[in-house]
Amino acid sequence: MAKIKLEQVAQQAGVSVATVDRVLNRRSGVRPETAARVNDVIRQLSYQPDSLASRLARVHSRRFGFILPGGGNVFFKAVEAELQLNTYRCKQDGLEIQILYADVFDGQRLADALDNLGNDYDGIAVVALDHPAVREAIDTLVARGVHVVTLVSDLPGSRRSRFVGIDNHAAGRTAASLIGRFTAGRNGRVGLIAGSLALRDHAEREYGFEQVLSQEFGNLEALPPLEGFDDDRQARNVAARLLESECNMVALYSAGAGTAGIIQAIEDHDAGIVFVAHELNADTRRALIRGTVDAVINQNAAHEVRSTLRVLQALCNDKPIVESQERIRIDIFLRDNMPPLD
Amino acid sequence: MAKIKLEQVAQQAGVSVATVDRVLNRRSGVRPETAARVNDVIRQLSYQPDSLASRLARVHSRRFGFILPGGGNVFFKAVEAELQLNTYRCKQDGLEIQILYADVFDGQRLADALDNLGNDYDGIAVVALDHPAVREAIDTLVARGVHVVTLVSDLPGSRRSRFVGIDNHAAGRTAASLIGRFTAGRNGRVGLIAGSLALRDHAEREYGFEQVLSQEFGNLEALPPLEGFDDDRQARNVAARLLESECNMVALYSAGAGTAGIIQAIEDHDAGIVFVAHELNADTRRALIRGTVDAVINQNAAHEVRSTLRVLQALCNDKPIVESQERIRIDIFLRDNMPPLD
DNA sequence: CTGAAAGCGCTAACAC
DNA sequence: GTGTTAGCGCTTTCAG
Repeated sequence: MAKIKLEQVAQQAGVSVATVDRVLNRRSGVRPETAARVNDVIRQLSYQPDSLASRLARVHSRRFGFILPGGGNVFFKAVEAELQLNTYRCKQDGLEIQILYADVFDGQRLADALDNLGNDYDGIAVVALDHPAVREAIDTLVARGVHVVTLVSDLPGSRRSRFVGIDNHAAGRTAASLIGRFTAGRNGRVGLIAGSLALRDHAEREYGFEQVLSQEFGNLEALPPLEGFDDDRQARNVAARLLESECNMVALYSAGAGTAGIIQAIEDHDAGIVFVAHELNADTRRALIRGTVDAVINQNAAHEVRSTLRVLQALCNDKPIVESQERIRIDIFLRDNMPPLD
Repeated sequence: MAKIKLEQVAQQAGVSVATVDRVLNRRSGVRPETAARVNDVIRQLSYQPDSLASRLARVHSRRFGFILPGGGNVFFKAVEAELQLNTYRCKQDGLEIQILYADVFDGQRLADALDNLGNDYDGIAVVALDHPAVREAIDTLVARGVHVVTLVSDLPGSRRSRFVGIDNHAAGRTAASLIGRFTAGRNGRVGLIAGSLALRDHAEREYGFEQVLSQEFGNLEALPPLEGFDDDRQARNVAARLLESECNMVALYSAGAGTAGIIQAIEDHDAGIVFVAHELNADTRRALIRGTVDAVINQNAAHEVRSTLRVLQALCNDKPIVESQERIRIDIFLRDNMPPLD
């Protein structure tokens, strides 16, 4: 019943603790047969290493790198802020966090950033882009033994261990459901403005959105998707043009960033449409209260950061991942259940 | 820049590490002046104890007790399940979790349970009941140095350190908003079935619900609240009677448990009403998919358990609490953003 | 390739 | 009241 320690494993296997440690941490310099024997004993005793003791004894701290899109995207600013918050906390526990920026819209440059990371990272979190060069770069890292997870936008074909983010297809469906119910049977058209349909997350949202709209709300017709490149100004222009040209538009879905610009356009045009957008931030909060935005679909940036950290740690320590804790929920916020500001 | 350790604090203060440890952990046997001097140095060096090393060195494990309502309430079964999951994980890290049951509808018995806990708990989480005896019992525990948090249902007047749960007033408002929007301007009456209005959380939901309905949806009229005592059978009867007697009811809000019974009643009567309920579970999931339930308002039981554990740990270790992580969100689930089963 | 032993930062007996 | 010291379970030189 008592806790099993390294020493007992060593004894059972007829080796020293140092050797068991080598096997456990996949360090080189152990004869395969010895390693096998040790592994057997570990399994037999169902030995559970004490990660706290391990951390305490370790001299070098672990290093995780986060590769985020540069630029002024509000959402990623929140990710960054949470990361910053954790930097200090983690350093005390022997974990160094490093933030790196890369152009998410350019696959080759993102791949270059990944390639030039150097050898001293234990884990990497990257906002991926669906591009062969990026996939290649990720796979190379994994082959070198680095733990890689994708963050917010996934790259399913790659060898990344995991994706930390929401089910964007479901998010798009949710937006359509909300719009369908909020427009209450009225007939009309529905616009969609994404950042870029080359981004996997945005494309998936668009897909789910159209699916539900066409299947469940015959009274609503989806307009062709538009792109605002996650930029307030560009999105505003796109929205303004849309609002001018489409006279029978009853609802709009902002599936990407640049929402502040779209809000502006809607208020300028005094358009009484149902508007659903992504991500709760200062702009969407205000708009939710004013009524310009009817519902916000949110992914909790802070949760995503903490989850990524936990997942990377679990991967490094060979510990199981608690699925229910790491599942990022698709939050729906109305004016009434909006969480208070920190 | 290097990490400051106990030893350096001791040196600076001209005492031994043992004394610093005593001061740090508020153990007796230190002259007030000495303690003051040590505290000064701690502040000056802004010393941060290493909680991992502390855990490793500690012989006795900590003990947290969870006092939950007995009986078959599905929601608390989920709380219990998550607690069970954590029991093993935590034991490895020197934390013992104990679950105790008490009658939540009887204040005196809950207070007795609290009084008879014994001295060996470092932290207690309790699903509170608004009763003077309970408040007294909680305050006594706190006075004895036990860290107490309330879970799911709060007791604001007491000396508990914290409440882990949702803002139930906002939850009620959210239900009203959803019903208001989903009924799409139709005129009619809206029913509400709570567990018991003597439970603070249910009462708060009712209050928020009526508030929004009367202020924002003039087309809807709230019927007097009914009670189903968180029991499927009783709730079913109450709902059935309501559905028979009220011919112009366009929506119903289940503000407590017993929702499975209400779902039955609605399906039996083939009532085409908008129905919003609390807590995502096997029953409400199915009903959400079938369309009997239009939206589920949820508090994440697993999150509440993990949060309670973290909060209690932080309290014991004198560490700060990460507000954003511990805030329990009011989830809205539609068929489309419902998370997959574990 | 493997082992012995000195810590990591803190706690808790046991002295004084 | 206060100090000394032997661990907690693991990692990491440094020998062999």
